[in-house]
Amino acid sequence: MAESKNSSEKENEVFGRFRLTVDCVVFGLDFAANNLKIVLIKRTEEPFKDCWSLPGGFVYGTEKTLDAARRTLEKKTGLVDIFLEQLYTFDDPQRDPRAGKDLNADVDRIVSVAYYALVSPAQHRLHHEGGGNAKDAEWFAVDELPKLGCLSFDHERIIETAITRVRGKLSYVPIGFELLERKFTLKQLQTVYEIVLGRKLESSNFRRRALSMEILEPLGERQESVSHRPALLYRFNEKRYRQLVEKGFDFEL
Amino acid sequence: MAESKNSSEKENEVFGRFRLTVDCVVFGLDFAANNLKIVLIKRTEEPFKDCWSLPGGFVYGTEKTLDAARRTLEKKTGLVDIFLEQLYTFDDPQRDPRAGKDLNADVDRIVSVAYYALVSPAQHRLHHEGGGNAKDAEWFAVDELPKLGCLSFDHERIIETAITRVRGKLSYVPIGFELLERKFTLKQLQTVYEIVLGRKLESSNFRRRALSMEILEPLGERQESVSHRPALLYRFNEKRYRQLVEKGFDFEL
DNA sequence: CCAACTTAATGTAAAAATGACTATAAGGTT
DNA sequence: AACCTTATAGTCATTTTTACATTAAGTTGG
Repeated sequence: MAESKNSSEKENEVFGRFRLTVDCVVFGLDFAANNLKIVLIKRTEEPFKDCWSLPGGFVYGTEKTLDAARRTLEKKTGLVDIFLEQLYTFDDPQRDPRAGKDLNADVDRIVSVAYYALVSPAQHRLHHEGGGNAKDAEWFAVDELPKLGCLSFDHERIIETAITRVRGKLSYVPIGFELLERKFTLKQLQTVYEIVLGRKLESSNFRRRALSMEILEPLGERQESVSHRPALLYRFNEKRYRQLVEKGFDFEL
Repeated sequence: MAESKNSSEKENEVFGRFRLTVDCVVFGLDFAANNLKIVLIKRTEEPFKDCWSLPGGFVYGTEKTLDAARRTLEKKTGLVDIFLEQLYTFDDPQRDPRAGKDLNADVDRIVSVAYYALVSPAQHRLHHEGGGNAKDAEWFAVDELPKLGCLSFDHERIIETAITRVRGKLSYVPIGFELLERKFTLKQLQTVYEIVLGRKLESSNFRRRALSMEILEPLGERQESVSHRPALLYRFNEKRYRQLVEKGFDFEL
């Protein structure tokens, strides 16, 4: 533990050797239950056997961590082709008990680069035959996560960090659309904001602001098989958004 | 290079072994020159000998990367006790040519966890006798960085990322105060915003917004030895700020 | 000492954005 | 056809923002 050496010794002796892992916090919206959910995996191996954990895994020697995130996410959950963004790097020396043991006998530490993702669960189904050391992938409401102590490693902290990040970004970066299908109604967009931000919004005013940015393209089509007036469908016009950003436009919702 | 193996082999064989470094983007405001500056170090060793680079270095096996950032920053620049926040982790497999060679013969990759810092150059002077593999620390205006190719590794990209982050955060997190001395005038605060955001602001309106948040504590004292009406001095009341945040207050400037 | 100068600080009116609310539209259901 | 539900448009008072004008408080130079 007390490995600190004075500077007269060769510095290289204390440079750490690390293994890197990635962990993914995948958010999805449950319109029915009106809450935000994340994907967790049941661990089948020690440490934290039978505990829930974020999908992820070790990074290969030749791949970028983003690619590792995509690879492990697909392997453990079946999710492919989704919006992924680097969240934070978690490096507490005590965060992973595997360091220095067994397959990791030759490394001092295991550091995790966390990513977060936003998906529409309707368009991205989980597979339930994940191999590797993860048995099953399941959606959990963020305010009903498995009890403390049943989450692996420092994953609870990673999740908290991810929630804070998404809440913070939602209002000034157009990431909310990732939680919806390509075509959506204004009410659905409003619901995204209500659930993530955790408070009710006023429809009429929300509509006005959303439309005033001119990045929502009305599709002419209408909602189908609803037992009330069907809403118009829109899509997020990303090209238009980029053009506006070029001119100094700031998204805000 | 082409180490990818199919999944029938033992996975552990391809799990990478990493060295971690930290790199610090230290921002300071030059009121005289009216621009934003960062600290760069002249490298004295290969690779990138005689090129400029961000202060930083290898992470020890037992320390957190934040501590490594503090340690290397002090060693190379003399800066201590400053605001430091994790920026992003840079992991391009080709980013550091030292991987697999010499002292790093036993690792596949060198990944860097970048931090950024905001300081008041007036209160945090650089020492110019830095040891290690860095000769000299110097302030560079962010829009007059050393020519491309004279910046080490992927440090140009790290700097860009840091600038974008600071610009983005300035308006909704009270980090601008870090660039000022403890006591400051409203005009100085305004200048922080003008320089970082890169546009002029209207004094009267800026004052009103800044004061309306009630996190600036007037100190009674006034500016001294200026050849015009001396401005009142304020300080950022961090305790008050935290109280307000508890109640759901959002900083915005 | 006074006029001129400089920046600080306050005030103000028009314009724009916001919030709460009302009214109407367009479907399905009974 | 009457009614239910949600979509969508519109209204208006209030608040916030913006641009600009005014006054205040110091220094400097004659």
